[in-house]
Amino acid sequence: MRWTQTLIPTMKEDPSDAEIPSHRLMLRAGLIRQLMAGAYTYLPLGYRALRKAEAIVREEMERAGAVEVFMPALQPIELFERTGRKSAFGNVLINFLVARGDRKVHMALGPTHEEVVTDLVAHHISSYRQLPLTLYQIQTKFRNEERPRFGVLRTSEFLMKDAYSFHSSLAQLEETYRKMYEAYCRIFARCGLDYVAVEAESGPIGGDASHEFMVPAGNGEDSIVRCANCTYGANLERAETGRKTLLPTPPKEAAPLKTVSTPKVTTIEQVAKLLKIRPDQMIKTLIYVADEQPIAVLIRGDHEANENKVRRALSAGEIKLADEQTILKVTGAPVGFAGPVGLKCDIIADHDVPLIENAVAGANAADAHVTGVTFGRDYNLKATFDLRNAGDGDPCPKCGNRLELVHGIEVGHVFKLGTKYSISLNATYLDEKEQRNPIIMGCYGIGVNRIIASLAETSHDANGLIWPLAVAPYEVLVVTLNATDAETTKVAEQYVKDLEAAGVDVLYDDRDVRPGVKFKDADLVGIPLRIVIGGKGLQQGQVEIKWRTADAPEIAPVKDGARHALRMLAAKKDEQGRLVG
RNA sequence: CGGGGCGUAGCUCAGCCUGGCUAGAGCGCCAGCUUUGGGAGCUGGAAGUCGCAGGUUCGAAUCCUGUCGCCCCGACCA
Repeated sequence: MRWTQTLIPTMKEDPSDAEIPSHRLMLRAGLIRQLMAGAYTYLPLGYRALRKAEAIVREEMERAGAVEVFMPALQPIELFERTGRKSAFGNVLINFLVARGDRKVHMALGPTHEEVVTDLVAHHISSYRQLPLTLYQIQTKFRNEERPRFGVLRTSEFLMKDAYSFHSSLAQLEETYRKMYEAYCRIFARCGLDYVAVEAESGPIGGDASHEFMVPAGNGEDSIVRCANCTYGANLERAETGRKTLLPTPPKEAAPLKTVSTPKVTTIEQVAKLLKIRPDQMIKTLIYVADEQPIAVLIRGDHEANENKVRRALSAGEIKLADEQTILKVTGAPVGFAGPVGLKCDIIADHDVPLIENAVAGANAADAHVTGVTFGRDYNLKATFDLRNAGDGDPCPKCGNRLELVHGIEVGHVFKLGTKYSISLNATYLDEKEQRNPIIMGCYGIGVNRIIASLAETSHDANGLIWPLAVAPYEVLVVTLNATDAETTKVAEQYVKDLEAAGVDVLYDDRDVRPGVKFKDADLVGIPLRIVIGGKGLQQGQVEIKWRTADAPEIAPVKDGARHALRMLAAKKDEQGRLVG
């Protein structure tokens, strides 16, 4: 493709609206343009990259035994009503009434396709003999994001690969889940992404029923925890710490328990400021209601309670923060003055709580706190639990090494769904014993745009994008130094022809502009291999071939340059193929 | 949905506080000449409903009110 025949509107200056690297570079390199908040046009370069990623996803899905379908983006609202997701999605679900004759048809733009695919399968699968089955599609999804942001990372319209598997047993689901997990690893590795597979909240099935594939990036919206030493990784909701119960014996010379007046001072920060102490010297006492029973949850003042962990520790079905009346009943005080000493309900505490010496807590009386709170003397616990969010420096639950907290971009998610949708949409099969059972499902999503955005976000330098060969819009950029010189043009065109004949994607910068402009654009756009033709080099019978990431070019004779480039590409592909395995 | 910021040429921005001449600059674009290995120089040129609506005023890009759009922080994110 000739540069002069396509549309690559590069920008010399940073657009003022774009703050994070991926957004800025995708705009500057002419990959995308914004239409409105949360909706972007993919220009030729951006769309080529997107399609390369899509092709890799498709190949690996097929390899894993999934079969492709294409379902409508337009969906009847009834399906979402049947699964209860019309209200679960709320405003996120784009839906509207359409006039049809004298009727109004209520439809939605698909935010995902569990309903549609389950409905399809409900009509066409009836026997265990037809299972397992995995269907997938690559299609535009619509979600009315409350706040689209970060360029292409969070939009209201996006390209997603979604796969759904159907099974007659949990073992069968397990098998497909494993295949999908492996396919995802291959996909992200082939795309050249540095990714982490982390455990995620698993919902009704429990266990290791859900993994997210995250690309570590400072601007990522999700917080994940990973071990610097072993393979352990989890999102913040899920991440465990390797801490153990440590119940200290009360020191002999502990400070006395003392009540101090703290009128209208209710938050950790306010109390810490008033008493001139640090938040980590305080005990945060949260009153929850777990399956109708009030329970006090103790957390160190500077930590955050993790409700999922609290729920699991209590083996409760549902927990929520208590209302004011419950708090008044249990603590005898309004909100903000709860503490472990003399509390009229059960107490559950995080591992770090009893270790706080001379702690400060609410006094269970209005406008008062107590100081000198000492474990074993003023309150007691039989055991402690992991109840707070994991953080930097916590021990790894697998190997005991240090965990680190990093931000990440979620590019994929695999999930064992169970029978939620098959039950509500009546998707059943008949087993060997002629018993009717709901089909067991799994679902597997990949944000294709996010693959591209994550690469832009993490793979660039001061001069521009750096594409991995597999996803680059073009593999080779042929640059002429003087587009008006007949000899230069002749050589360049022969190169383009030879490389294209060998199956290489070539962009030919044939613009009649100064070399400096071409070099700057070449770096900005980030095509992996650059071949420069013209100038002194050509006079000496040479061309320059340079990786985007290399400091200096390789020099090849004009006659051999195309073959030389092909050898370089082949070597690189080999190297990357070995990484995927 | 709460908080903050910004809308002036294709892009980046000045002008606004303190109203007043024909609304400016750099980059980009067009023409010509020169130049040709890291975003060239000179000359000439085209290009703006100053987001939109209303108000105040002799006079509004500038002041006031409303409204729309975009960005950022937070809440939310099956």
